[in-house]
Amino acid sequence: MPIALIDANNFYVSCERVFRPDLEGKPVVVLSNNDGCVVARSAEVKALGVAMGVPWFQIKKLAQKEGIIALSSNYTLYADMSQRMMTILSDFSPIQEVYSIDECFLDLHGVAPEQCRQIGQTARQRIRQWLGLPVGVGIAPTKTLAKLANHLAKKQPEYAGVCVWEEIPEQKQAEILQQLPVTEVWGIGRQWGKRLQEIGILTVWDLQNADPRPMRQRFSILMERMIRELRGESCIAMEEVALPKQEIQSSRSFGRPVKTMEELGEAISIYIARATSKLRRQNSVAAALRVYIRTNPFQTSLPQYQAARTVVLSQPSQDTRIFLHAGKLALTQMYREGFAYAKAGVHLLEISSAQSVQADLFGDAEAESRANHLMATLDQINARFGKSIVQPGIAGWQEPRGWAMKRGNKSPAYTTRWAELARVTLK
DNA sequence: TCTGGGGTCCTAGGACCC
DNA sequence: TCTGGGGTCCTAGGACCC
Repeated sequence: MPIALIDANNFYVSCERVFRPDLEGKPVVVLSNNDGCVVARSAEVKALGVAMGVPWFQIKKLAQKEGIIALSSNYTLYADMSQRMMTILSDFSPIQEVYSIDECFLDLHGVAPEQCRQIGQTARQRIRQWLGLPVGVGIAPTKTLAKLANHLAKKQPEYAGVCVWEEIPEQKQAEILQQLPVTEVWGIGRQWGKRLQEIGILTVWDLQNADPRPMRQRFSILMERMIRELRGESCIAMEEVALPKQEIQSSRSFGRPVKTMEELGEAISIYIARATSKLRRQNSVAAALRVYIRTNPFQTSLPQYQAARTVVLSQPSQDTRIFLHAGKLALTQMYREGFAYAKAGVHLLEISSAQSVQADLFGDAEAESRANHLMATLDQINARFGKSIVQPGIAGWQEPRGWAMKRGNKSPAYTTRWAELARVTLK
């Protein structure tokens, strides 16, 4: 039962290029928040040997020499492009799993290999034509193999962007696997790669031919599953509906070091507002809040401090104000003076459906209903007029927030704000 | 000077109980 | 002074992904 994996090439860079055709063919990177790290690279930049995730300041010199163009990330634009891409692809199968912002699986069971190729090619052309994004397509009997096929589709010109694993003769398949390093397998990262190397497993072929049982003992059940998937036995099911998040985080590094509890509190309040809004959007409640603060671990010459506190609520809630209160408590407990804090964040934990909440025996049903109404109104206003226009009262909302992140070179919201719509000149 | 953010799953080990 | 064995539950931390 074939599964297709479609994903965009250098997604963030490609999105930027759709609205800036002049960037085509040029070395382009997109940077993370605070313009900190490289999170997307065009093919030209990859060819220069720039690794994923490197700090921008480390390659600034090279960038200058090679004329690399750096853009701040524009997540609103990428999210919107992603949605359009997923909608187009949903036409090709009734069963679609959106796996990340730039990739999805399509279930093609019952479709013959030749037909799979046809579907892959059409999908690829359509995304290119309708959206302007380049995508690669891998089709194989399991998700893990589809990932590998997708890798081949992008790397080997002979496949022209669409690789159907089952069309490849067995002998050729073996040759391919013998040449692919084991770290190309979906689920094998740096650490496991190293450990596999120690026991003589270097290529995907080696892993495919390892005995799953002892490998499970040595690593974990995930390893066994991976080996079976490589052998064509489907172990990772399609997940069509997006399950509600079991954990919701919000965190940011600061644009400059932060020292006072007031400023930390201000940041944490905003993260809580953001996280609880996500929580309500998926119609959930959370029973615990974890807050953490830390100095910059890379500044080894400075005194380091990091701390985290979990506050368990007496009852699961989705009320921003309750979490704000808990957050303040956590911060007061762990804050230490005399450190330059670089980052703070919050996690909402023990999330469950809002429907299943037991009424608190000691609670006030009417007050709770009023609170829910208040939060719903707040979400509506913010949805209508832009994020974070209205926030529950917290100390210290003066603008500008000195610690807010740096984004030096962000592109306009081409697709989501009238004022910034792309202007097209017809010739 | 400048090093992202948001997730999931699994395991080891401690606490606790009988 | 001597100091078992087995189970469950929870949490922290590690590994992975994009």
